[in-house]
Amino acid sequence: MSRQNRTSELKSRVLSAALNRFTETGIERTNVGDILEDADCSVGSLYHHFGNKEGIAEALFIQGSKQFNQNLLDALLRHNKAEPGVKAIVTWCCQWVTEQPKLAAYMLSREIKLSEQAKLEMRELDQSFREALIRWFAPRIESGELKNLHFNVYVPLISGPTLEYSRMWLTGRYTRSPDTIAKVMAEAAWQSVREV
Amino acid sequence: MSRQNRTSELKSRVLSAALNRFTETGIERTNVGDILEDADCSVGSLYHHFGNKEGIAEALFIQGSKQFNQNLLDALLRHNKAEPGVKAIVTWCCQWVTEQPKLAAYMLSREIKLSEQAKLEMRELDQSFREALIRWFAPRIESGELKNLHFNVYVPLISGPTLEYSRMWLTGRYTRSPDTIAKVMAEAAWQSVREV
DNA sequence: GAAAAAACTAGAATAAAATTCTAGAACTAG
DNA sequence: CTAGTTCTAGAATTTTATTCTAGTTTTTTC
Repeated sequence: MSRQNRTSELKSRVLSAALNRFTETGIERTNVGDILEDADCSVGSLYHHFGNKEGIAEALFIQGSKQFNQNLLDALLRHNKAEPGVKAIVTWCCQWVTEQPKLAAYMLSREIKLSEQAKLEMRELDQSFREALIRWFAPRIESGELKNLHFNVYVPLISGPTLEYSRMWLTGRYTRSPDTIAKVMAEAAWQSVREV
Repeated sequence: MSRQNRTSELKSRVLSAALNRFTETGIERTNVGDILEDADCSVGSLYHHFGNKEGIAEALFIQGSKQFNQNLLDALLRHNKAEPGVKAIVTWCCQWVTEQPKLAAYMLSREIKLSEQAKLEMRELDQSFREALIRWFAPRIESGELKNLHFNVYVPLISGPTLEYSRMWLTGRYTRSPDTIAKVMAEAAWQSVREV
């Protein structure tokens, strides 16, 4: 195997070990030594690739954001009409949380303090996500299918209830998994943004 | 001043110093030494009262939850009709986040790993909050003002979008403060739970 | 109201953990 | 081929959290 491959495998092992530890024990309480052991990685390699423990947390967060944005858009862009599009976002969120509870718990429950470098990267991600959303939403607002609101409120309105519910489920405070309430959440989201 | 008073002042100083540091730098990166200095407290006292750094985080979280639940209920119980009640929750959330951004950032952005002791306390808090909510909601569901849904979805439906928006604002990703969009959020929340 | 127990404060000492450093191996480009 | 770069390794160090011992103040008990 090429070094490039071995290296990228090592990094994945570290990220995956870190995700497990972070979600089980919290970032604070997981020590680098445990990640090292789980991932079969040396101190030197880890610090070479990630800088420090927070660098791992940051890399996980950015990776997760990319995946989240990409998959949400994939689900949305399949639809042309407002109602199925909006509902698809909600349904996809419910599935995502239920199927990848660890990643979801990580993404939904921690606000990572990002380095300046990472902030820039996130800003770009946010920016292009926002633009893609606008391309889908604008015509449906024009056409009168959707209420005309300040743009930044659409995503919270549509995904907010589901994500909030998910947080409660992920921390054991609710017992029904999000995918079992997808229909209800989708309908409610639609009612909250449709033009009346 | 009595010792009781001095002690409780010391604890408040620690909590307040910790909140500042935690929200500015993150729990991970704030060190106990900084809190000690800000709060003018000795190592021994801090560990006597809080056990360890996470004990501080935990105390803050529980204090914040109590305040959140209490104030939300206060806002809600002023109203009898479903529509103004639901809207009052949203409006209050917007205010709370805007007025106490540090506490809100702390409460909304961190899932604290609680000790068993604290988990019990939270469970009781959750339980009595839930019961109080049911007392208000049940009659309005009966009367047909509100859709009849699985009970755990009402709170996420009503406050989810606002809290999700708030997270974005608190982390600098949106610029308009929540209180400026309260009306829109309140109307949308109402549409999502009203019987049609 | 004296004696004993409990709560609290203080900071030095210790333990635990993160991070740096030095050295060498593996690869890459000129 | 060789000079530079990336990567691995783990020992050494630094940083930080936590424990411990001792003394003080307050409360309780008899």
